[in-house]
Amino acid sequence: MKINFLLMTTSEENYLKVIYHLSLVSPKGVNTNAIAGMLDTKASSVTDMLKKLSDKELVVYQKYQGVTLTSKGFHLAKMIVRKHRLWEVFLVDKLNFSWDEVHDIAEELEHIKSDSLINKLDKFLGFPDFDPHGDPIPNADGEIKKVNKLLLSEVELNKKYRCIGMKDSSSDFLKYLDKQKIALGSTFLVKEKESFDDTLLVEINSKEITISNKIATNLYVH
Amino acid sequence: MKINFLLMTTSEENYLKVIYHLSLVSPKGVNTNAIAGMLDTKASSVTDMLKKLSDKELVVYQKYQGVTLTSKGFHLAKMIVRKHRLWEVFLVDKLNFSWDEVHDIAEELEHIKSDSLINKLDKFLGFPDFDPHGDPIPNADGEIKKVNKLLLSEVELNKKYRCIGMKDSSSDFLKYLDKQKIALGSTFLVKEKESFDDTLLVEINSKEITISNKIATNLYVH
DNA sequence: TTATATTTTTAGACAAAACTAAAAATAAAT
DNA sequence: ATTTATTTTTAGTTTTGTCTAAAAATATAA
Repeated sequence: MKINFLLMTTSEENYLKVIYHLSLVSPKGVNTNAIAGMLDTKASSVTDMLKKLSDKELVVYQKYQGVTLTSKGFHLAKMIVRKHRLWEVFLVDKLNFSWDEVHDIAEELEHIKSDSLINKLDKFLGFPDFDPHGDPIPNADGEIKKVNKLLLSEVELNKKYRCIGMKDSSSDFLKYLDKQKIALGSTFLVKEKESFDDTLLVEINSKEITISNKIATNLYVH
Repeated sequence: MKINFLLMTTSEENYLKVIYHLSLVSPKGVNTNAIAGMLDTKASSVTDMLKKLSDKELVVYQKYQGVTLTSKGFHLAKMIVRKHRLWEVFLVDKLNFSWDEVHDIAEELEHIKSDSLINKLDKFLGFPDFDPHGDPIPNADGEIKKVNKLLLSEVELNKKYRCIGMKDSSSDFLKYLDKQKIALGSTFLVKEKESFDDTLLVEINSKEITISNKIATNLYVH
């Protein structure tokens, strides 16, 4: 897809990205308040920005009816996500950051404006399909590698699964995983499920550990 | 030197950097108009910003008397230059950009706020002392490797010199140098100097070429 | 279905960083 | 030493993105 040259501000890009993430969950329309919550701003500010993005034909916005992305906006949003996740790979793979440190820095780097930069970075990193948290990286055309993923809390007993991502990528959660020696690629064998509180008895690295339901509902496996 | 945490905007950082570069040429005080010229802005805007930087104790500013950096401002400016030049090395060495393409991108990257990022990048690049144009890269403490450099127009005849930098780093000039196969590290032997127009007859890569005075006054050698 | 609560939008204000136009200070020239 | 020219500063606007407070629309509940 060809996108006519659009000069986007950092703020506009952040709104677009948040609308993208929220519309994956609520595709019929994203609420003003939900956007405000994600961006830590006020609903009135969101309304203002939605008008601007609507003028630029990046979103379809009807007063009181929530907002959806146009195909132009959708593509642009994916390009921002692409940049964010490629920079995360760079920070972890090349600069030896740990996966819980990279989000805020990538949040800044994602707004650097240069297509050749991001495509050369992509090549330098070996065209990765997933970022350090297991989230898929859109390619230069916006295409995303789909892997049907399950939550650890939903898997069958005594089958092998591999960790492919985290629902929650907060620093605290990632640090907990590091402590438990759980990483992207770790293999799980769920041996028992406690019916009372849904705690799992899991074999990982040939050691048995118990995993709470809260943790299990935040780990994607395949 | 420890610098108390200062939240600098991109605009403030750009002013500080320009004042730094100009004060290397006019250390007694930098003119408002000179700053405006470099930043492609108006003198009145510069005055406004100088007041703000003065309030933050980054510059010493007296109405109508020009401006100088405080030691705090000087150090901060060097950290911005450090970031700019390290990113340039990354773009050329790792992403295979050519040296005439990197300035504008580095201009954006230099404003990313993370000390650990820049120090890890420095390490990843092998702690380089010079950027792709031969300009020195301040280390984490702000120290700069000094090399006493000469302009090619000032050298003695029949002595060997090595190209260590460019005075003019414009894209056009760098492209001209590429065409002439002149790069950082090229060695020169000046065989003749035409007294009429100061054109030089130079041996480079065991080939003789003529170099105009304009070019010679923009190449640093050692 | 009418009252209450929640969400969203409007209207007006503010801070940052730029601008224009005019005034003031400094520098240059006769 | 005045006059003229240049540089710099002030004063008042503008734009972008935010805010608060109040009004309007929608959703929920008795």
